[in-house]
Amino acid sequence: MQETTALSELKSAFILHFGEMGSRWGINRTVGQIYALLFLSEEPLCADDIVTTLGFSRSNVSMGLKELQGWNLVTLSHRPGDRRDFYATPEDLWAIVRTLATERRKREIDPTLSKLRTLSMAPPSAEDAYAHQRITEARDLIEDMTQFHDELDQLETERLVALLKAGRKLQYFVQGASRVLPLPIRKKG
Amino acid sequence: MQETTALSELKSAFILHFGEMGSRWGINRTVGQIYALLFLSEEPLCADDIVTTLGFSRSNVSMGLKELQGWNLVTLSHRPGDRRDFYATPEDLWAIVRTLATERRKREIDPTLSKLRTLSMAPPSAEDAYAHQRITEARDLIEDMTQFHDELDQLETERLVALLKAGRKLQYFVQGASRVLPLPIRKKG
DNA sequence: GTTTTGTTTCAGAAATTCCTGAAAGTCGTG
DNA sequence: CACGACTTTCAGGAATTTCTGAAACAAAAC
Repeated sequence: MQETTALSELKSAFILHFGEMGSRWGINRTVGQIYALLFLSEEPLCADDIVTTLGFSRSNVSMGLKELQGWNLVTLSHRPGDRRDFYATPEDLWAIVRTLATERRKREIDPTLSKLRTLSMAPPSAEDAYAHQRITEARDLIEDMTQFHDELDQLETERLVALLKAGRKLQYFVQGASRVLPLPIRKKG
Repeated sequence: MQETTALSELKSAFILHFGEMGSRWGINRTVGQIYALLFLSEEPLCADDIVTTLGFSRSNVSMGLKELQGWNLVTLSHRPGDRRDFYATPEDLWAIVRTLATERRKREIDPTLSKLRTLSMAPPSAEDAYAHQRITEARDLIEDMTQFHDELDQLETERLVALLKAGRKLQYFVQGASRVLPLPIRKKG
């Protein structure tokens, strides 16, 4: 086992924060804290390391790790002659961001897109004219956004970061590419 | 009041779906359904319209509307000689997306960024070397992402959509602009 | 086949969140 | 300031989610 000593100030502050934020992120406190602990660990940890360090029940940790695996947010490893599973987070933070984006989309967007597609298929009655139009607009917008995500997700991290850093400057390239007329830059609200 | 008749199939399917998705979106079922109803309504609705249509208690609707106002997701309007508040969603779907992005960031990202800044300020002890480095990396990444969001948020909707539609093509412009060496395009996983 | 070491399931206790009806609050008008 | 029309607050019951310990399960070593 790794962590038998008490956590440092720094680590426990970070872990407690992630636990509290967990609820806003759709995961629970336990899972948030487990992820935070793994994130800060240089070495992979096994379930009992987490039990010892965070003081949750063994089964709670087991469930939490299972949920993190469901999110593809942890990697498993093993040691020779040791049957235990050791858990870690990806070294590359961008890999974590990509996974989060993909998994959140899977849970939060895709089911709605599918429902909107179904609903916009059926021809609307007269009383539903406006509602049908709204639903169709929403479907179109979400389709554009998910396609954009698909396309960005195919980029190398280097290129993705380069795009990110370019930020607002990107608009100039788009103008040339898609013949959008120049527009005044909106003042920050 | 507007809606005294039963909801159409289309509307109730949409509203029920939003209620169910609400939990994944960090809002509760009631709030999700209220928003869905407003979203599909051509005319603004008052609180009692919502009570009548959805069958929630008056106070629950009041709380729900208050929460939606806290998210800046609804607009208020009034009629001459009528003190009631009438609620509607923005006509422009992109305005809704922008608001959602801003508000989610405010709740989900900004508090963490602030915490990470504090934690990365303090000089780390030897045992915290790795943890401190991880925290600093996370802070840098989130700073880059929030700045990107700030910059995109300043763009006109036309330009934002043009960027979106350009998708992966954007990488070519970035290459030229930032002297990133050409890299092979990653195959879709 | 039994022991040893580790993981998972599951029923119910504990904690949290949601929802309601009743009471209190607000505000323009007579 | 009292009325009428509308909105908000709040205590507590209902529903849901989280967490635990005990038991079941799995698989390698003996």
